[in-house]
Amino acid sequence: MSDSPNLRSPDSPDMDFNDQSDFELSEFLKIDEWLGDDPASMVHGAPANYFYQSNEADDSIGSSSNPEGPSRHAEGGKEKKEVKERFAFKTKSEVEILDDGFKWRKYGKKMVKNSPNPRNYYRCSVEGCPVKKRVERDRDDPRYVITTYEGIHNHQGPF
DNA sequence: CGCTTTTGACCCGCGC
DNA sequence: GCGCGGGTCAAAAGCG
Repeated sequence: MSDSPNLRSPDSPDMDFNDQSDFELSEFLKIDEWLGDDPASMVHGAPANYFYQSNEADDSIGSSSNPEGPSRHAEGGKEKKEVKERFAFKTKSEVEILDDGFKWRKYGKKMVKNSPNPRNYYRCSVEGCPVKKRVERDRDDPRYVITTYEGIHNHQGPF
């Protein structure tokens, strides 16, 4: 990419960037064959596809405090370790809603500071699917869309 | 009729 | 201790 997508603005006030710092572009792996299963993906040709995999084996659940405050996690008992996999795809397309074959339900929209581009949060419509999708437009190249998948599908697929 | 979408408010974590 | 930021959920409305 000759347009230096990782170019940070020197005038960053509070945050030099955003959560993107969590994953560096250097960790991005290029995959050209990934597309081929998505009809909508190849609709635009998707010339550049970036695949990032984050494998964090963090089991910080060993806290002695064991606060039961958050009722959300009210799971009397032990929780099995869930492998949190994060996949970030940078695709060049004008539509951020690329159908990957699954149904997604938008559950929130947020605006990112430093960027006039809003961040869309999608979640798998299938119950039991902890898969979350975060779609955001590139700040340097609005014509680019960064889709970040999080989690693993509980079902083999819509088929 | 069902489901999806949209906006707002709320909550949590961390920083200072 | 308070503030900021980010993330999520909730209710309502609209559309198919």
